[in-house]
Amino acid sequence: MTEYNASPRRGRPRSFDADEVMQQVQEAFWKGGFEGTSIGDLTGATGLNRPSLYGAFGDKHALYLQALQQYREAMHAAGRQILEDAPTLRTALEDVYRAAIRIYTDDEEARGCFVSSTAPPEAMRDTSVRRELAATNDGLDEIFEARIARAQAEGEVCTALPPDDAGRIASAMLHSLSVRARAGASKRALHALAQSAVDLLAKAPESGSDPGNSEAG
Amino acid sequence: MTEYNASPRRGRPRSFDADEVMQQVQEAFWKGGFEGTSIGDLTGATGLNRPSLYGAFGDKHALYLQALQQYREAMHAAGRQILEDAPTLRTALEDVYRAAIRIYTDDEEARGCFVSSTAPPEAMRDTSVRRELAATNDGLDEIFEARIARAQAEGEVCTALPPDDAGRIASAMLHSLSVRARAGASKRALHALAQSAVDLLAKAPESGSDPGNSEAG
DNA sequence: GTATTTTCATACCCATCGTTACAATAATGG
DNA sequence: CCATTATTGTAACGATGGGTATGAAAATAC
Repeated sequence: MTEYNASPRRGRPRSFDADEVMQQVQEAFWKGGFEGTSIGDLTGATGLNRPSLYGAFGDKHALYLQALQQYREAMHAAGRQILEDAPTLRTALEDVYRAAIRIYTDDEEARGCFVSSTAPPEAMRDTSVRRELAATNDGLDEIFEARIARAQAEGEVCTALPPDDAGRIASAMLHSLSVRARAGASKRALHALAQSAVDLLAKAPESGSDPGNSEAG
Repeated sequence: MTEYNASPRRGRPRSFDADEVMQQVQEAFWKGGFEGTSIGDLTGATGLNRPSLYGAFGDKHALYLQALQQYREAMHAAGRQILEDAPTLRTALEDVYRAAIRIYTDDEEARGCFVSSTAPPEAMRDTSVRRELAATNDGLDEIFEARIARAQAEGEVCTALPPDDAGRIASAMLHSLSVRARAGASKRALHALAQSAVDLLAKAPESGSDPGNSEAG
């Protein structure tokens, strides 16, 4: 993914794996948010000392931005993968929401989504965070839209709602799952909400009126 | 609402209106979040000095909690009012979302919802904030549920989705509108998303199968 | 007017914040 | 083996954080 380990040939080599450290940084920010996580928290979570952190990644702000970016790329890749692999839109949405809920409630902790749980308070004063938040949302919208467009083209679901609108509603459910998970909602409640959304978004087409072409593409 | 102005009869009277100050405190936290807002920011926003703030409301944490509580009560009351006043579920949802978008993008600022934009990062380490966040969500779910149940009873909309599930989806849209507004989404985009949700949630019943009783209740 | 009670304003406390000098360490290039 | 280059650990920097002591100010109670 990112290229921290670009093998500097001269000088003392690093005693840590940069990607692994970034993962630990992300988890620390995930728990406490940007302002609520101190450099001391980060050194504690990573085992690195301050100069090593600064030398490898930059200051606290750069560290947080890279964590946001890394999470966005990983989430988008995983979401796209899950959606494409599923044979139907219904199972695709079910799989994606199941994976999301697992992450949002990992270790029985009420974590929610890293981006939508920690970026919003900073987004108003920090335009780079706001851009990251917007990129995360927009990308997710498009990923859902693509899968829904495919399902509509295949005639699996009704075409009452355009794919872009339906995609935004699909990702809207992730926003809600995240904030509810962070509020401590049970997995059962989250799954129930997700299932309701799936039933709305993966409704079969009106029989007889719109035949579709289930083999094309 | 709250009873800060309980008129102490003895001693020097306060030189400020407590409710008005709490409103300014809320706006300050709204912009910067809990950790991102300093006591200095609060004294600047309110015009009060530190001892006056502490004497009237308690420490920073108590101040934030009261702001959350005040916002929740005001939002729930306004939401209930708007929903009940509208003649149909469709217009009810349209009115509520329109009001929400106006607040979330007030003064051309990307504010989002105060609670869901600032509470999540604190909710994981602060159980009282988490409870407030959960109370805000749960209350909103119930408010939507009640209005949807009424619409179903009146035969306005189809009963495919139970009112509690539909209510949770209706409030889920507010979660998404909030995070998107905070990310800088345009009012046009927010209204489009809201309209899609309304179309899904306020769908007319299948004609002929379930007549309903439009005069009962 | 005097005592009492509460609020207001200034100034300060200590802890913690993010960030960085500085020197020791550990690798490579010749 | 020596010079070079980058990373590591310690320790400190100035700034700012939340919270409060203290005395002046402004009202009521008698």
